[in-house]
Amino acid sequence: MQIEKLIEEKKIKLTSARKELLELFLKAQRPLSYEDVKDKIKMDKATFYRNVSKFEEESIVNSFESNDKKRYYGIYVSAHAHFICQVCSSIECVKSITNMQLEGYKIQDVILKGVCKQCNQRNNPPSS
Amino acid sequence: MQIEKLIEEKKIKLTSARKELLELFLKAQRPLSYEDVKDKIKMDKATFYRNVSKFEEESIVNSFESNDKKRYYGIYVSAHAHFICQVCSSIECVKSITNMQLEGYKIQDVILKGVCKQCNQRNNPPSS
DNA sequence: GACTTAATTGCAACTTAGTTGCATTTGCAT
DNA sequence: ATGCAAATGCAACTAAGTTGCAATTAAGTC
Ligand SMILES: [Mn+2]
Ligand SMILES: [Mn+2]
Ligand SMILES: [Zn+2]
Ligand SMILES: [Zn+2]
Repeated sequence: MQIEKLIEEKKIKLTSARKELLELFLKAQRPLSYEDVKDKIKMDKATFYRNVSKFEEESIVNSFESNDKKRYYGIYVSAHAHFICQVCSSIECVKSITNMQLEGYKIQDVILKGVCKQCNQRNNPPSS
Repeated sequence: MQIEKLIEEKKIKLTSARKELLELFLKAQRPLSYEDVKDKIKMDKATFYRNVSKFEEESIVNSFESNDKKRYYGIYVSAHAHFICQVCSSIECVKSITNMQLEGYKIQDVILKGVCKQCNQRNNPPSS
């Protein structure tokens, strides 16, 4: 596990709750909400939110608000965008869009909203 | 006023609440939350949310979630991105980023998060 | 302009993601 | 092992947004 590496050098304790959380984030290859997490492991929501908040302070995790009013959290790997489908609410990591620039601004996160590949095909089948 | 033009051809009534709302959105050159609106005009939140929701169905208005847990609404002009500052929570329209493409996907909205020009300068003054 | 009717409004009650206070537990350094 | 600050779990709370319902209003028809 690379979990010890994520935590070391940071000024936070490696508790069992944090181990479980980070393992889950590493396993899931997509951002997770508290609802997603509590389906997998037993954890109080106060503990969850206090921990992801701390992880964000330490730049271990980053997060964004989806269109279902929930916040999604994931291990911060490298600058990449997230696509949120307005039809099926699915979330995908978009690694092709990486280095957007805007004079004078520092861009830390890019969120794209629209219609995903699947929902697009469902509405505009290729035979039409 | 161009308000009648925004409403005509759509299947909704032009009520005084809607007139006030659209006037406010047109005047403000930035997206507004319900809190912003109720500081300017007296309007029940149910009326506000039901109306902006209808405006969105009719493609008169579009909206996005900021990082202060509030949703912001504005007249839909043309495809342009919005920048949300993670430091000062200000929101700016970014008209330079306009036609992003992603094979197979339909992109309807782009949200950039980061540090705005002002906050950037405050932390990294030009003399350093 | 009066009549009719469906759409809209305003209020209060509700929902729900996320926060906070506090007593108890746990990680970690000495 | 001991001590203590940090972390946990529970319950109470907050606040943006939603919903049911009775009263009001826009807009078409006569
Ligand atoms: Mn990602
Ligand atoms: Mn804008
Ligand atoms: Zn989809
Ligand atoms: Zn700023």
